[in-house]
Amino acid sequence: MAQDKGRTAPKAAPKAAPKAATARGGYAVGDARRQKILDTAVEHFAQWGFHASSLARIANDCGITQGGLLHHFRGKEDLLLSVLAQSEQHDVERLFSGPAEEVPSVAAHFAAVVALAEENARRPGLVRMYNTLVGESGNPGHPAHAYFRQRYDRVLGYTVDLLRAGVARGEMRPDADCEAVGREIIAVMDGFQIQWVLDPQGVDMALLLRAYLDRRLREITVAGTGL
Amino acid sequence: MAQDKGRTAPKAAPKAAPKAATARGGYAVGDARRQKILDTAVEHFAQWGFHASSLARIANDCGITQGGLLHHFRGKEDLLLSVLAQSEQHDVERLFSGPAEEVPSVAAHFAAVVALAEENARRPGLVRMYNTLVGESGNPGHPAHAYFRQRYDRVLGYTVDLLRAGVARGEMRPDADCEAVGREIIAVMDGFQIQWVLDPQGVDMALLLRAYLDRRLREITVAGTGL
DNA sequence: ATTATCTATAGATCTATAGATAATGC
DNA sequence: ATTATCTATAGATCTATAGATAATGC
Repeated sequence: MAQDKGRTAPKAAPKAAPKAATARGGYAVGDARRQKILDTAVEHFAQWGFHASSLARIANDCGITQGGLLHHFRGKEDLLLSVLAQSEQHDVERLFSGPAEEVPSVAAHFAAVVALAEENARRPGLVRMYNTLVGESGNPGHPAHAYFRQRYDRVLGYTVDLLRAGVARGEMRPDADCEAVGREIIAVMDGFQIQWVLDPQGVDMALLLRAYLDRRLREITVAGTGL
Repeated sequence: MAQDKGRTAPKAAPKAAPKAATARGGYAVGDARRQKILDTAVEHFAQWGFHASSLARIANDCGITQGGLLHHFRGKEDLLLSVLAQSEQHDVERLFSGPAEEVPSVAAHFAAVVALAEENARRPGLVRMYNTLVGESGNPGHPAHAYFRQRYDRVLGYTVDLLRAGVARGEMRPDADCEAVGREIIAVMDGFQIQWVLDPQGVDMALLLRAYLDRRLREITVAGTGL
């Protein structure tokens, strides 16, 4: 049910072969501008969501005109998907790219999850954007619907693989339901992020997450297996 | 940190004393229209979020003009807050209004939470709306920001009270961190809802939630206390 | 009389396209 | 030459207000 075949077609490339959107053979000044547009777009999507964000306002905050912005991104949807691709790349690198082909221990992975939460607590704009867009994208007509479906599939897939490796290695109890554990971890992360965004002062996202993961780890690992 | 004083001012009433928005002395035909507008608005907020929803389109789906709609609700923001108030009332009745002054057992409450999830699985539009708006409202400038802050405060407050009563009654272990437990339950609910909205077929929200709550219940209750 | 709706409209936006001009770097 | 920006603009929207007309129910 997780990382199966039935994935919706990628949909990343918006339509007829476009200009590659990011870092395609361009001048240095253009690459810098593209990055600035992406960063600015994060703030706007965080504040307004997709539909209510305005290319003209984003462009303005970058110091260019709307026409100028549309030279770098084919349209609003292309900009959105570019922003999301960049953010996912960051997260996946943090969570699932250990040293080369090494599969980290489940304990190490859980620690990385907490570390990501700590980092996110320093990037409120990105978390707000994520919450906003993932909520909006529940609608099948949303331009990022397919993207988020696939993203959750991928993240769950990575997590399940990692947990299964833990079972195979003897770190985890053989009867653990890896998919359920994976979905639950993702749910807890998302849920604490919602509460944190609404009340950053009153909610210590990373602390709550660590408490949950520590407990969960004790439940699913074989006693005495520190690593 | 949860249900403390520092609540932002209610803000429910949009501004200078308005017409009470719902069921104020009106004709029967008007009351019916108001309810129809609320139901239609749920679908639109679910599909478009707040900013990108259009009063003209909502009105059109109700069979009236925009001017007609604005006779019943002072403006877009008033409509949003009315929709949210109605949805919260439903949830709170399901979760926290036992028979009169009775405080239900923690076990019974957890069962009610699962029952609500089961009910929600039959109301995808409402869940989509909730996810969309709670995500958007993370921004302090969003018209429902104050509302959702207070709503989470209230729901957490109810939950913590219920858990503390369980401690006092001897149902729960005295060392349980009621606020952390409450926040975690809310997070898991929200998180599973996100995954379910993205993939209703692939995710059994209520089943996953029940598994989580059953486990959690065993951890925090005193062994052998069925009720 | 009160409530429900409608029409008309002012004043702002939005997106995306087209074509002109300026800067970059081989 | 290629890339980066700008100006101008067509064609659609949006929200909220004002004032007119029609239906409701005491």
